[in-house]
Amino acid sequence: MPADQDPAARTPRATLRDVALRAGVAISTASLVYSGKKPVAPATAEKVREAATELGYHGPDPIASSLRQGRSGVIGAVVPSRLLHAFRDPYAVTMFDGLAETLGDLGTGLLLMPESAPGSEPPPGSNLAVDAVVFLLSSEEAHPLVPELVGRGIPMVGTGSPVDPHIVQVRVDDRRATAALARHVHELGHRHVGHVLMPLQPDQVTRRVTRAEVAEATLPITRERAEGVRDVFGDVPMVSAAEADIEAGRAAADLLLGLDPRPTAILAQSDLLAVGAVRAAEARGLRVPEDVSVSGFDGVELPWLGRRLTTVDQRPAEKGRLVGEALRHLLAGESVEDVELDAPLRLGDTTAAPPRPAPPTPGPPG
Amino acid sequence: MPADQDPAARTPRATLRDVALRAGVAISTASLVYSGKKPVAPATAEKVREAATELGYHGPDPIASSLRQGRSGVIGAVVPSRLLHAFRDPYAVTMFDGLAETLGDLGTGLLLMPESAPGSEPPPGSNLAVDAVVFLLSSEEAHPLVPELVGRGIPMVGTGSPVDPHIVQVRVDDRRATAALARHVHELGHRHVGHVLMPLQPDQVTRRVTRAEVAEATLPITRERAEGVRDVFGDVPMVSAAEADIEAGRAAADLLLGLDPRPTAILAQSDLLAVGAVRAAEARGLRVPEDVSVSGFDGVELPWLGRRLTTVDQRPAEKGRLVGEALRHLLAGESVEDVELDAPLRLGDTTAAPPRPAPPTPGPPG
DNA sequence: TTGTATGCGTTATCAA
DNA sequence: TTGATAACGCATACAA
Repeated sequence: MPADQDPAARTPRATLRDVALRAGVAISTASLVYSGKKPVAPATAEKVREAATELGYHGPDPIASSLRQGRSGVIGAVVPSRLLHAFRDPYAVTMFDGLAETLGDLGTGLLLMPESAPGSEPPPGSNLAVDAVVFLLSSEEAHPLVPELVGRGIPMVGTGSPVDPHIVQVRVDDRRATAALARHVHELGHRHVGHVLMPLQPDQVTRRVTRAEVAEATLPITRERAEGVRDVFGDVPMVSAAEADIEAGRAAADLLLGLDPRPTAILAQSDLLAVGAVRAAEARGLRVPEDVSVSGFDGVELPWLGRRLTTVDQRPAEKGRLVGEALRHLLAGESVEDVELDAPLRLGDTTAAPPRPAPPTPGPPG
Repeated sequence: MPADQDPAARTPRATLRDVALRAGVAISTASLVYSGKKPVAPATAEKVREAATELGYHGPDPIASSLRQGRSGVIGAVVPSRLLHAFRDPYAVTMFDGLAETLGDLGTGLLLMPESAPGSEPPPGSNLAVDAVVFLLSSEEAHPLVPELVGRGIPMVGTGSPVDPHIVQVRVDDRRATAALARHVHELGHRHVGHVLMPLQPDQVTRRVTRAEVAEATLPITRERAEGVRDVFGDVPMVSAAEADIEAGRAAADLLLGLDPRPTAILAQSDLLAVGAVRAAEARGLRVPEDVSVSGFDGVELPWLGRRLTTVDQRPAEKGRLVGEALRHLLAGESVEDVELDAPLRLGDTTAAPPRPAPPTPGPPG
């Protein structure tokens, strides 16, 4: 069915002025009927509504209203251009869900602003009318939109990156949380562990990386989680996954499990990567956790996994809600401090004591 | 780090007028420097840019620009309030991804408009400035926002529901596609099949449903897919899942597998439900496809499943792209016809011939 | 409780 | 190529 191509329908849309005129009241009075900011006599209101119905007027034009009020009622959310990939991670979706919850109460909309190829000028989205911007999944330490938004005086909230003094951050202490997890694994008796990292660069391949390379990772959390591991285990073999997904996690863990000595535990920087590690172990005929322990990071729900991952729960839903709270205060003109979110260790069934070392070449006991 | 609470920063933001004044040109000329709609002498442009830099002016205010131009550059996307749940289905995410792709080229943003409790007045989102609205995941035949948007003359694109003559639909022929799939299963030799349906109502429980109940389902595709099955198999046992997810699919399929005679094939209305059916079969010690065949609907990627589902590929990414194309034309003022998307059958490894019936009670052959 | 008048920051039209 | 001016549709301060 074709839409609205009726030529006769090309009549200009009624405005508040038309309605007021028809109702025989002033524009300002008609405005009050819709905003409700001041009392209007019931009879007057009724007249206005009638006129509106007759004219097919459906309320004030949001754009004009926005201009007058100086607010658009919209929050911009900068998201990776490959939305698909980002939302394949329950962590991202859960966090958005928490944010949407707060925003729903606020009555503001969430505008997805896909980041595009770097270098495009002006950065896309800079012409969109938003009251504030959130960076929930950014993997860059710097972002072309930030100076732009700072210049426009648009408040920003982030979850770690990009890094800028104008961005209110809601985040966990990645290093400390990772160290707590690593300590648990250490206390179980593990001494040979491998670390699966998020991608160091946007388009890389799954490969072993050095401490020096990690120090230059674009994503701050990658560095910090790696430091958390080092705080407990010192230098350990590290493999950076090509993507933050299961398949890359599997490939990365497989590299680690091929080392000699084989790690007895794989610490992954996300739950999805950890799932991949479980797969890699199983593919080699290793049992988790009897032969290999595996841990993740995030604390997302993985109902289809059939087991509970040992992980750091950074409470993504709560994180999203806190971002929403920060936004609420910023929009109210209040000043907001950075928020540190508590991220407790969650013990699952994918970690256990390491296997007893196989007896050396059989021979007469000493 | 606190954001922008510097009291001295409360200076009013520079406008185009300030810039023009400082550059010694007319406002309209300064405007042209930013819009590029008419040529401006290089020297003049340079003066304007300089003045802008000095004043910290970062380009025209998007809201004012929108008002003047009558377009906001934003597309509204009505999404279920439980974003989390919706985006757990790769079908939804993939479709959004396809849409975002087209929209990215268009330079327009995507505004998420969560639908909230029915009956709220006015419907949320009616005060948001959007140039068009898409319904990608709506499960209601009618939607409170639709009359509102029709009244405002805002073009709409949907994927089946809500149903309204003003909405341009991009969809597949669910009945025909399902019938083609059912025919394949029939030709394999199956005669006892069970059908797993999407939820008939928002908050229901997983339970067996009658043909009469299905006829009143809120979601049109639920009805149409059920009809597709009936076209081939006639009346079959039907179970409506409580949610469109794996767990509910498992529960629903489990009900069917407990019937006598046990179905030799489970036809599910979505791939996620089908995954649940595979799980249910396995939990009963039944092999797929040797003991039970399972089919889905959607054609999403399920890399973690480790097998290929027999399904109808409704090419969600392409669907999203086509929605984007329809939007593009509508925004250009062109009229657009409904689009029917081809949805081919994809044979996987979850369907096969039914098992030979167990021999009846042993006895002397006739 | 209602009306009058002003301007939000731009862009389009037209004339120069 | 540039400038003056008039909208865009509304919400607010203030007066009545």
